[in-house]
Amino acid sequence: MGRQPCCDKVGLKRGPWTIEEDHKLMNFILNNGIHCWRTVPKLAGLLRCGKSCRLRWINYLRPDLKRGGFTESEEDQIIQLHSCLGNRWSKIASHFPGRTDNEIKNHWNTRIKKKLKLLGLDPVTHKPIDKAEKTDGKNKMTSDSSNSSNKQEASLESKSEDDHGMTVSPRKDEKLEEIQVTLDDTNDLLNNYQMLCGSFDLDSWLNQETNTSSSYTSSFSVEESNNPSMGETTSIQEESLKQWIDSVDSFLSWDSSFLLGI
DNA sequence: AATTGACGCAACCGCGACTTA
DNA sequence: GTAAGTCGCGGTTGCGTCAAT
Repeated sequence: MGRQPCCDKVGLKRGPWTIEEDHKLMNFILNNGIHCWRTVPKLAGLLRCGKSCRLRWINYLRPDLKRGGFTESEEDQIIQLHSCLGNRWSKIASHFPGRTDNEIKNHWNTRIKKKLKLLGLDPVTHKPIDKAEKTDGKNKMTSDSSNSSNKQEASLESKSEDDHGMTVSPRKDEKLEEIQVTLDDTNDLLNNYQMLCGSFDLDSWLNQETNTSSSYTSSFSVEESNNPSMGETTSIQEESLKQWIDSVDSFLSWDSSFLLGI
């Protein structure tokens, strides 16, 4: 016999995560670390499968996540890496601490691909589209679509500038009610962080993390490779966690300022 | 003001590699 | 050695938002 199944799909919740679910997952992982994703939802009191929890943690809740749009230099680096590695998004993401493979993949598919086409480059081969057509007939479709979507590209460019501007979308207005309902939860979480900052055994938690979650350690791998001394690595990890707590604090204060209409 | 189509992002799905009983 | 579970990855989908008409 093998192991038990990862999750019993019957009765499990799917779709977008609620703030309450995020809080439960964050609290659980902060307090217990990650030993086995299969047990995480059960122990955290979530009606999700372990796979869904893992994805949510990696793509949204992870401590060292960097938020905001990609810079020009990051885009250039992604293009360079993609030309070497192809669609190995996790490998590409490992070069960008704080970025997830999903984020890079989405950015590639929605922005960079079109940018390259606009520049007359084939996003798959990274060669000029004319040459790529000669070598690969399938690329004809890509050049056609780039011509027909020039108008959209122009609007895309102007829109992408807005994305970097941290504008608050109208959708957040519609979420006011939900946020108000969960404000108590948010305050609870903030209290938990304050408690954790005082009593949390950072070293043991980080050790747990580095021992049990390969996806998490991979986010630190670049830093580790640059800093052979383990002592330095620990301080960097510590700093990353502190930055995350700061970012969560600022996120929570954003909620508050939003509610106050600031 | 209403409609419609494109876009962007979060989440899901399915598969392969690896692990474990 | 093998069957079955876990994990991670890449592809795809669904849905909310926005801009054009």
